[in-house]
Amino acid sequence: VLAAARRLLVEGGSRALTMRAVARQLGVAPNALYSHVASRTALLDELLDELLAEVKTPTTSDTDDPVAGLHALMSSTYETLLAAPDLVPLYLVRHGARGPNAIRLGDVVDALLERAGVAPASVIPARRVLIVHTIGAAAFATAAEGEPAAPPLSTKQLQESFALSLGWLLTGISAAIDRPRDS
Amino acid sequence: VLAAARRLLVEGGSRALTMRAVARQLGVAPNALYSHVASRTALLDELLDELLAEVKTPTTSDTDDPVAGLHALMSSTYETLLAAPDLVPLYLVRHGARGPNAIRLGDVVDALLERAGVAPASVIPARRVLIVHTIGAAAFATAAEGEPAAPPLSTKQLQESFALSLGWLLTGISAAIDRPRDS
DNA sequence: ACCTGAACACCGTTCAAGT
DNA sequence: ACCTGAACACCGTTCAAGT
Repeated sequence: VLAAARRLLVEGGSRALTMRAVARQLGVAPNALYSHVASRTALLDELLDELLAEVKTPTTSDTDDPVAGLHALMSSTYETLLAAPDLVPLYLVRHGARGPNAIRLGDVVDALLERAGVAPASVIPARRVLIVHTIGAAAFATAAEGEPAAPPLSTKQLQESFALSLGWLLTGISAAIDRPRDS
Repeated sequence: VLAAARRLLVEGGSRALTMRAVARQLGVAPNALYSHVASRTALLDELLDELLAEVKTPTTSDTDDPVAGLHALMSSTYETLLAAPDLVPLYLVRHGARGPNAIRLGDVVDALLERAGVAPASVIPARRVLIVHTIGAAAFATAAEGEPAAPPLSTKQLQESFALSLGWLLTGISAAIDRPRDS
């Protein structure tokens, strides 16, 4: 089905993920795919949401600190994205995923934000900025396609950098709770 | 020259920006373009850096508050990106710009961060997160290409949302100065 | 339900040759 | 320096037809 698409990704990268190549690998005519998937972008959307199934959502018994839960959740998302670097540019172009897994994770984030005391009107912007930051950071951590030059930072440095900036963000969101401002 | 490329962008969107279409609009054979530009991605990079020339850099006489300067600079960048929505996906795919204008703006950001008291080791991650956040927010504010459905937020709401999350980020970065942590 | 043959309307890029 | 003709090796998608 669409396992062939994943195979192509790990090999040739996202540029090699073409309808005709998928059909070729299945030993089938290119147009035969349209019996199983509506279009190329529909196939991509399925791939994107599928990956999100591997994000570890924090245990609900971990009632201690919702901010720590957010940190853990976004870090797991970041690592999941980095595990499939060829998919990351597609998240950017498709503006994230909108499948069932994406919705589920969004609900978890919202619940954590509410438990952290974020004002209801700020929950949506806060969720948005966390997602933007995570996908964006993953994109910049991923090597540019045209230039497979050595990445300037090691993956460990990248993780530390992500944890640092994520901490800044969470600090800023939390600070807005302590001394809320009108706007 | 590459003004034709911009014309195609404002009309057909980034999907219409193809070598052959540019050549068509210039009344010229497709391969004639390769006398003026090395490749398609080189053309894109030139377009991206060109746009950054319109970002308003804060006046240096504005010595008051470097954090406010950062806010102004990133907001101007955000608005510049929104003014060319078809270019935004390209910034994502190309991981930002790397031309002379991009370098100049990066230097300004670094100077402001240093003046704000950010530790030298944190300047690069801080610059990175500001850029990631700005481009990422612009990307999510831009309507997805496949779905020209009504944007869920008005442009004014989007600007407010951006200002809010940018403020969180700057708060977090500033807070790290007041009580620095080892990591 | 799932596949094929054939076609449509495209791509980016290169090479040799012209002026 | 800048252009053309011709070609190479591709794309996504549709339509009609087969089983």
